[in-house]
Amino acid sequence: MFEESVIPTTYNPHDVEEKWYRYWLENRFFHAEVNPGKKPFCIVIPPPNVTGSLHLGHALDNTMQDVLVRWHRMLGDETLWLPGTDHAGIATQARVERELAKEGLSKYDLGREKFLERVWAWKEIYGGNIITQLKRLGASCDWERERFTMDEGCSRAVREVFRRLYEKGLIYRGSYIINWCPHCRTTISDIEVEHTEQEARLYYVRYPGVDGGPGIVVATTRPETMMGDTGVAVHPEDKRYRELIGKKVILPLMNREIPVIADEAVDPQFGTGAVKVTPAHDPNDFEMGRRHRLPEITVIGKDGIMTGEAGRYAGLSREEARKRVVEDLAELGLLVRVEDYTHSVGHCYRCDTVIEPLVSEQWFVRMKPLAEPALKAVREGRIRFVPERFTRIYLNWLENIRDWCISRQLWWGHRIPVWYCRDCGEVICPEGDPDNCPQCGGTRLEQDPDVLDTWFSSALWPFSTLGWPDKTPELDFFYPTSVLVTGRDIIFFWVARMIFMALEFMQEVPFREVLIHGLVLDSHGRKMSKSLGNVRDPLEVIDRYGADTLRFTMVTGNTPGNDLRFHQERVEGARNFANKIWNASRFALLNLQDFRPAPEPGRFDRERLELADRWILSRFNRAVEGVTRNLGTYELGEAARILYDFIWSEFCDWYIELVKPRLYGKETPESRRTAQSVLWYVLIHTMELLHPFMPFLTEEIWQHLPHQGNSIMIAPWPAVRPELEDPESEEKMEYLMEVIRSIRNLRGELNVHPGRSVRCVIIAGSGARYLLRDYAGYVKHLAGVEPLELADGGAPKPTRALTAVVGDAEIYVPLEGLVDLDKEIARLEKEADAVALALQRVKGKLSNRSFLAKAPPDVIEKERAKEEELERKQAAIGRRLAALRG
RNA sequence: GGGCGAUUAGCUCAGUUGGGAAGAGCGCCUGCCUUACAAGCAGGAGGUCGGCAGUUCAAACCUGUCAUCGCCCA
Repeated sequence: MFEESVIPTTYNPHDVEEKWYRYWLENRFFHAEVNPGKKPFCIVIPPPNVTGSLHLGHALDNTMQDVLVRWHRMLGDETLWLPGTDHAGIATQARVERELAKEGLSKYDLGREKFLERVWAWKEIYGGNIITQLKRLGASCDWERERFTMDEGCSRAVREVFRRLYEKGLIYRGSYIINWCPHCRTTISDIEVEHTEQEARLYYVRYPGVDGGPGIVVATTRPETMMGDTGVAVHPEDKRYRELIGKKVILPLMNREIPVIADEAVDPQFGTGAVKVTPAHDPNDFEMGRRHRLPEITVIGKDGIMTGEAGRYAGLSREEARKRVVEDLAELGLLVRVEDYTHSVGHCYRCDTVIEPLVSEQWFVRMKPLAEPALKAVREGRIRFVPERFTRIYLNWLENIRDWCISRQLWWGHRIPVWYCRDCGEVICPEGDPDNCPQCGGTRLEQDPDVLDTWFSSALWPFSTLGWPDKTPELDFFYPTSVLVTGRDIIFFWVARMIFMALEFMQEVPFREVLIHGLVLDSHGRKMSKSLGNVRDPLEVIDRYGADTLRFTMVTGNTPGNDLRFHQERVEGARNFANKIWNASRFALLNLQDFRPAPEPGRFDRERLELADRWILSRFNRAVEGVTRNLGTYELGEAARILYDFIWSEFCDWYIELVKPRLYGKETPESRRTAQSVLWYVLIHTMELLHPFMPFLTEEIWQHLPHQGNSIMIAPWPAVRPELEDPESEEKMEYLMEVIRSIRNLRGELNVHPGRSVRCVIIAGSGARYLLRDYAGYVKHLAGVEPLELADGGAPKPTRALTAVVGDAEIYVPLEGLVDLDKEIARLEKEADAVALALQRVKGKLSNRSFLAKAPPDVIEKERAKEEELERKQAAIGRRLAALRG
């Protein structure tokens, strides 16, 4: 494909991606085995929902993981990236219910068992969708070990965990206030409730005294719940109501007598300082009610409709009831006033319906005893968050943790492994499925109808996927996993829960580090959402630009933990980079056709290397160091940036250009051969450094270059080689580059056509002169100079010429024809001003006694050198200006 | 109310331990189809590093404070 003149000049990802992914799979390069001879590196994937399809958040999360995984594989670690999916209770059930609705059926028409069969069937067909998409991204997961939170092993782990927690008394059943979503028809946990500010009204309602007195005025945002009021509360210190405490008032509309109680939780600043207490429909009131032993009257049902307890409002919706209650109160003259009021209202994270707090019988996990070790592990640094600031978020949450409501009124999920005996009322949580009651021997056992929160099974993911509760070799070798990579929105839902479950059941942390990334936002910084219509499909990006481009986009221009705005222009930038690499490789391959690496390709004969060779090898070595160091600290963006700069600026713009005359045979055959070996060496190892970021492109190029081994993905990671380090060559090259840039600049000022050579005179001290003499070819070739005349300080200076000063060299490009002297003077004056300003600063520092006394010697030395250079430059420019003006 | 983050070129963002004359990409201007690449090459313009105060020989970076925007928690 690289051989002929018909080679495409643009990289076409479609030709190569599928081919290489298949090759990798066929050779089982993604597969990991227990291998005590090697160091393990293991990541478990945050399991995407089976119902899901890949979005840019997944693309970010999984690219980061794949970068780390591919890097560690090349480092020689036994690397396992364990994939799988999550059964996503509510989402999946809702999806299948929607399908059924199209057939005019509800899940009740099918019944529980048939419905579950339907869900499994649906999962078999569509559940692999997201896995296929991850493969297109290039994810190097060990697909032979793919898991599902409801597969047999994970289910067994769930069952075991539940039973052990139950026996330990850490799981209990009770009647408490929970968050009920009337649309999803299930409870949800506290963190699944999203609070949003809402403009509403605050109603002031009079509750008359039993003696016909004025009673008390309460303020409420929810008048529709008042039929469930069983008290009125004031603050114990509130002087206004002191004599009312212990008395009774009449609950309007219901004409029920309810007590006035005193409780610290009442805020005297809010409203009138008196609040109605509705224990069955408000979390605070619930607590208060239990403290004062108030009855709990449920007036809103699980369907969101007023119950029979709501008197004449029974059967109305919450909204309708509110309207009617307010009207009726107004009619009775008990509605004192209505104010506008902004408060925060809980919504369901899934369907955005307003949450109804209800009292109901549910299962809970007692959190305090589990949270303690989880706090300790992080405080002691056994688990480290990256970036570090997320530690506090984690700790704060666990410090204030409340019990976790784990039962869900769904069918799809892990059914709660508890049975009730209908004969004697015994509650049992046995190891297997029971046949009869251990208490009375009866066979009329009934399993709890509810299922567990999906996160309950996800919390076990790091060890359930490795075989727990069995003692498997995998668990022994790969556990604890190395690092968890996930979004900051999921720390509470998942990260924290995995930590406490692992500590409880493995007596060991689930992972040593947690790498947190931000959210992918649209180009305006908004969350992507279907309703906003700003969702960008990663598959579409892959189709159009290739997976490597998408990956590079996700990983660059962003620092750990920060949100990432997705810009089309950045995608194009990454695509251009891929194309640049493609073309540089094309160039290399066309010039390496007769090249075979030496038996020890990395050992260069330093005598044969010329400056450019030594320079690029030294720069390459620095890139190896920088990329490796930044991968080690999870600074993936910085690692990618180093590669981008090295490849584009140093390798392509300078090295390839410098090496062209040698490759084209304009110099000796040895020089050509040396250039080939350096070109090959740097390119192939740069591809290896880049491979974790752009796996497909780098494999394609690597395979075309002379290489050893079957795939770049199992090639050894390039090592830092101190013998390649060459600061002297770097300094010399930097100087030559500066000279070349200056001449190019002068050419630009003169609008010299790129194809035309210019004469150039450089007056310089001996050191620079020798360097320029030795590498005159570089200057001539890259700056379009012919002839290049070198002279010492005593030589006559061209008068009609443009000038630049680099170090102690004065560069003259003589003018031909008409000159705009004023323009040149203006240009030099501007330069002189800049130099003067810089010099002033340096002199300021050097004349400061404290600076000389306290700054480290090397810093002072640097300033001195800078001063010298600037003075020389200033003098040269001054002389030049005088000559022009004269 | 509490916490976290952001604020650097027209736009989007880097800037790691306080020590270049503050960088990149995109956009803009000038010139180029130079046999790897016009998705490119060469050159250029463009900045009071949000404001103020402090620490320091030295601050984009540390401290305090204020402002604006965003997120999380209650």
